[in-house]
Amino acid sequence: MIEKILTTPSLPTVRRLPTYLRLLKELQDEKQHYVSSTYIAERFQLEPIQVRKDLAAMGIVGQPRLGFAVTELTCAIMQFLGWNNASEAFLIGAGNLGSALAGYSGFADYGLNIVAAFDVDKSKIGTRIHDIKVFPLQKLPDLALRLHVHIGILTLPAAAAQTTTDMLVQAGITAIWNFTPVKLMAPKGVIVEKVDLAASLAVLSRSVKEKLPLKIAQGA
Amino acid sequence: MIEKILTTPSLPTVRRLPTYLRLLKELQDEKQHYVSSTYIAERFQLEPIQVRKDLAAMGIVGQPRLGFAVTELTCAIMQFLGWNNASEAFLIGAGNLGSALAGYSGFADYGLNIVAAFDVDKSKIGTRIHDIKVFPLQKLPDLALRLHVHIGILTLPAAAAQTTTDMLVQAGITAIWNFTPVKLMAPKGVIVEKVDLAASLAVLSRSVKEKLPLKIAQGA
DNA sequence: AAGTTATCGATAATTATTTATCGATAACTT
DNA sequence: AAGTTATCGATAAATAATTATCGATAACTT
Ligand SMILES: NC(=O)c1ccc[n+]([C@@H]2O[C@H](COP(=O)([O-])OP(=O)(O)OC[C@H]3O[C@@H](n4cnc5c(N)ncnc54)[C@H](O)[C@@H]3O)[C@@H](O)[C@H]2O)c1
Ligand SMILES: NC(=O)c1ccc[n+]([C@@H]2O[C@H](COP(=O)([O-])OP(=O)(O)OC[C@H]3O[C@@H](n4cnc5c(N)ncnc54)[C@H](O)[C@@H]3O)[C@@H](O)[C@H]2O)c1
Repeated sequence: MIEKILTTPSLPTVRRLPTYLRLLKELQDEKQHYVSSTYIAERFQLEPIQVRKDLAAMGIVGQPRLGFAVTELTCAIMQFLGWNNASEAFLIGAGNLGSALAGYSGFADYGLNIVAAFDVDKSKIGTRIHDIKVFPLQKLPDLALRLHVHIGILTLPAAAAQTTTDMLVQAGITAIWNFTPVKLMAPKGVIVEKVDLAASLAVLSRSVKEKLPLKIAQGA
Repeated sequence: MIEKILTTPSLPTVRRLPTYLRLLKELQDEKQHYVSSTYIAERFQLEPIQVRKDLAAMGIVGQPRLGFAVTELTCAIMQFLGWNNASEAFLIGAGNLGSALAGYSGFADYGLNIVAAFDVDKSKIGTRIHDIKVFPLQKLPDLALRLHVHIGILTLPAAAAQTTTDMLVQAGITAIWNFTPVKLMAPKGVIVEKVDLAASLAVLSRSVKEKLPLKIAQGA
């Protein structure tokens, strides 16, 4: 009997995974079959031991002197993140940012597929942004049910963020990717992940002001 | 003689500051003069002690039973981040995401002012995106020098990210807000802050996957 | 005026995350 | 075939960040 007591990876670990994935794709294109933690670390200015810990958290094992099998590693991370089979998502707010996201082809790599957009602006309803149809917001609950969509991407004005969130939750949305600067309140069981531009800019501003080089922020 | 031995705030602390700032603005509008760490914590689902530590790192003191003076606190954070006097920035890559950022009015609150955009696409050069003029990329060094701009916002294709970064550094850009998924290499002294959508999505995806106990890691 | 209490700040404890150490392994070299 | 070495994984140590404790303060209540 095999017991898989994988330690649940820490949040910082999860955040680093897509970076690894990107490199792995590159290596695959170059027909590299193995990659060492040393090499990965060098590419991203991390410590080899940290990379190894991250990968170990995924349950994969490396080979001494060779490193990790590229395809195996890729699969493991993809599977871990659930990026191998795409999730469908709704975009709520078809404005500037919403349009940019709608047109972003990169999400295909991230297992995300925006299937419909919603707005309250009559001039936008019925149009398409980058081939994604814009529906009136009221249609969302019905469509969520029929299409079995459980992910919402929030790109609407801050003022409307919380009330719309409440509505989304009511409509069965259980995961929200929040691009607004609002701290959303949602019931337990509903996942909210915020893309906090202000926080990121704060780090930049602070570094600029202090003229001290960025401390080990994750990624650069 | 007063010695200010302020502990340099940790990165997580800096990241939380804009959130506080947002609430403070709200309180100011409501003519609230004081706010307690308890209240702030409640609003953002943090611990009061953490809020107090964050604020203490800024060198401000609270009043027992009352809390912190709203305006004083606001000023302290604004000053700390350098958001009281706007920094001018260049936008490099006037595509989907670049346009969204160019049209974002919220940056005014963050002390950021996009003064020009740059692109290599001839059909974009000479046009304006949300009132910001688009210049040919080659013009950047000259304009950076003349306008004393030191911040660059990278919203161009991943493939061009590193070479363009090298050019920016050459042109005197010392701070880069990187929206591409590339880990940029830059000389010491150049600050790079990455907005990592993939990392954010990874966290969301992971949470979603973990919540669905359909198949629990049955083999690889 | 005296007692109560919400909140603060300093210090300590705990938890999370990163980094170091080191023996084991197996590919590579000679 | 034997020795060398890059790399792994397990365990331990160090560092970073969060959370708890508690006496001090001063606004509020009675
Ligand atoms: N544009 C950026 O670069 C940027 C950067 C950081 C954060 N944000 C945040 O993203 C959000 C959107 O920004 P934007 O620049 O795209 O704004 P925008 O005004 O261009 O777009 C907002 C869209 O939401 C729609 N909308 C309004 N109320 C709605 C509702 N109740 N339901 C559905 N749709 C509704 C509007 O009609 C509009 O189309 C804002 O919260 C903003 O703070 C934007
Ligand atoms: N659109 C999104 O929602 C989104 C999300 C996450 C990350 N990103 C990243 O942001 C970047 C831009 O994405 P986008 O969707 O806006 O792409 P886009 O293709 O719409 O825009 C890119 C722009 O950069 C210009 N460009 C190309 N090479 C250039 C160069 N060397 N110098 C200056 N400009 C150049 C192009 O002409 C184009 O106008 C990409 O790296 C992408 O991965 C975008």
